Amino acid sequence: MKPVTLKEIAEKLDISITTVSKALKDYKDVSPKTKALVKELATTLNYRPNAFAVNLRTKESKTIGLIIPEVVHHFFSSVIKGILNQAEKKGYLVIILQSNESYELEKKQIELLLNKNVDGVLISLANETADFKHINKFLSNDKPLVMFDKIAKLVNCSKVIIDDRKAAYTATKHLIETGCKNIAHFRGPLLPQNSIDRFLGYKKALEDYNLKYDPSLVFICENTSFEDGSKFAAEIVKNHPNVDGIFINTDMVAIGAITQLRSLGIDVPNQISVVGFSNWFMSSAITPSLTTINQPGYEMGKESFKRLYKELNAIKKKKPLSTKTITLETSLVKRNSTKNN
Amino acid sequence: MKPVTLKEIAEKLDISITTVSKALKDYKDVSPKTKALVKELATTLNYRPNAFAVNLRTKESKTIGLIIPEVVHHFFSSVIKGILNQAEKKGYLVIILQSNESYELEKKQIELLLNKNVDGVLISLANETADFKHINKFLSNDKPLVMFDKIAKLVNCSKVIIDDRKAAYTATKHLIETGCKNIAHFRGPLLPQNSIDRFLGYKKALEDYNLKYDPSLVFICENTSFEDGSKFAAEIVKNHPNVDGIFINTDMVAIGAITQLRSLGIDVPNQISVVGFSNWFMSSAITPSLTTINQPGYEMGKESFKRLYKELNAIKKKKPLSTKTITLETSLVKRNSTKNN
DNA sequence: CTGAAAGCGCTTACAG
DNA sequence: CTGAAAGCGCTTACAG
Repeated sequence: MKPVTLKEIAEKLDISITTVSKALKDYKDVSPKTKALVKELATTLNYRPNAFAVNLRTKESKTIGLIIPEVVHHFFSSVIKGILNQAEKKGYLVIILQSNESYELEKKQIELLLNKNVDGVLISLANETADFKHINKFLSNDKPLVMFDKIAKLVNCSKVIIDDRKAAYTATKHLIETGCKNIAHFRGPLLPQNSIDRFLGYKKALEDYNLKYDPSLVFICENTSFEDGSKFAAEIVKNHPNVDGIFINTDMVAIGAITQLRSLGIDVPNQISVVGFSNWFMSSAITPSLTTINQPGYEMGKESFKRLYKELNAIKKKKPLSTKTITLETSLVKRNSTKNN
Repeated sequence: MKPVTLKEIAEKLDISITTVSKALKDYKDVSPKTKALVKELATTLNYRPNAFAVNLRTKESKTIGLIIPEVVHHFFSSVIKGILNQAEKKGYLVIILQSNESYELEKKQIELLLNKNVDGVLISLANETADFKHINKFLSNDKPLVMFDKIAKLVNCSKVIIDDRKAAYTATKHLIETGCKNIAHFRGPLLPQNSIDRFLGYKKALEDYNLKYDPSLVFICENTSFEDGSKFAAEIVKNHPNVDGIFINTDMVAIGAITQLRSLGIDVPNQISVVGFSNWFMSSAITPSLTTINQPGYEMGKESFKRLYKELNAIKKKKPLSTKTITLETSLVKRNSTKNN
């Protein structure tokens, strides 16, 4: 079946292409009679405007790009869901790309999206990314880009984040207030801003409550995986018997740690208390259920798209819009992996 | 910064647009000297072909649509990952849409993709979908569509699936062979082919091994959620004390069931054995670890894209290609929620 | 109220 | 080896 064009409708009705186009778009300078005729035939023939031609004329495609470090990840899939729901409402389509935490891939993907001529981009940076030329290159095309979760402070664009430092402070403080004296930290990789901030929040809490900060109690989880948690929990038990609390970068790692601790016969929370980060749904399902920081993924996706949408419209109207950083609220969810205070 | 066009390059070099276009595409009827000149300037000016114009001329966009019932789902995110990796290799971009298990949304999204003029579509049907006119409409545009996981047997298109009936049979047989006599089944919703097939495999195994099929031991999980599992496990304990095995449609539900059983003081596997389905990574992390059917999500995504890609190329070359159903292998992963035999 | 014309930025068959 | 021209299917400023 060959697609129907304006030309075809025009010929059948013996009027001009111009009039057909206008009739379909409800221009007021077309007679109601013509409009009705055109619309009827368009429906009958199942007319569908050729998106490629429309894009070329209007210079926009109502399509945005989304670059995510890792799709198979509960937090990020919640973000995706939030973005998709919002995009749907506003009539935008989303091209999804996974950077696999690789800087090279991320760079290539930004290039792909630039070539594709998307209207804007939503991105959460790869752990490896330490250079932002590719991002600035995208921005220099006068197209909006919004970063979320894993952002670069140095890039001048809008951002949607949580206050990782504050959240980590709250988590660590909770451990301190429930009686922990020797608190370890399983942190994320070195580069991402959010693992840096969580580490700093942890450190600050120790200082504020006069607990000694001991670098040997900080473990770097390269993959933020179940196995990382399991491995370091075993190491804690073996080499740091005085540790009585652990603040862990991510729930997945925390669950690995708790599983290991229990299999080593450690009482959680009485011998060692654990606080996670993200409030993954599994954290309420395990035993003991995990005390954690609620990180609003769905909402982050929603807000990121909303912000991008605003900038998209501002650019269309040639009204400049300064960049904005939106900080979403987090909260401590107390469960059974920490003691009651 | 206004985008650079062929025209601009042509003017600067004082040659024709045609020659510039050909030079950039390495046509052999352009002199090496001209080619070098054009390419150099293109690089300097950071020339990027306007994708909208190219699409309009070539009538393809190297973009496919992907409709998924639910993004926040481990199995589906693995499928997405498989699709993205493969698409990346072949230079295709993926527009992702979430149907939310809603037939109406799915229908609307097919329409959106048709309007967008994507080259092809990958889809896993919503649970609600019982009518396939929208799918056939898409197919009638001579564009390929491949279904995966949740398919419709009646639609004439390629499909990538597992043998759900056989896998369920294997799972149930394992329960029987490890001594279970009264086996319940927590099944998925009524419509999707795969929950029907898993149910049929369960039933067939009971028959083949001369165990009575008791409809009151089949529970329908509308949301295939942790809560469903928890709820029905409690019901089993309360109302069906003779049940000694459960075959469960999905790992998530199975984990909900195991958590509930343990909190009710039931010994898993000795009082009640449990087999799940999907081999979600959490199933090896819980206690007891879950015996389950390994369902290859990543591979399913990969194969689905590969098949679509083949059909895309066949259509381009006007070589017809008959539809094909690809069945991926599953396997039983024995862990500690069932007894050793 | 209707339509001829220009143009978005490219590709390619054809002429020279 | 180079280029004029047509055309992909739309939109819209402009003339009548």
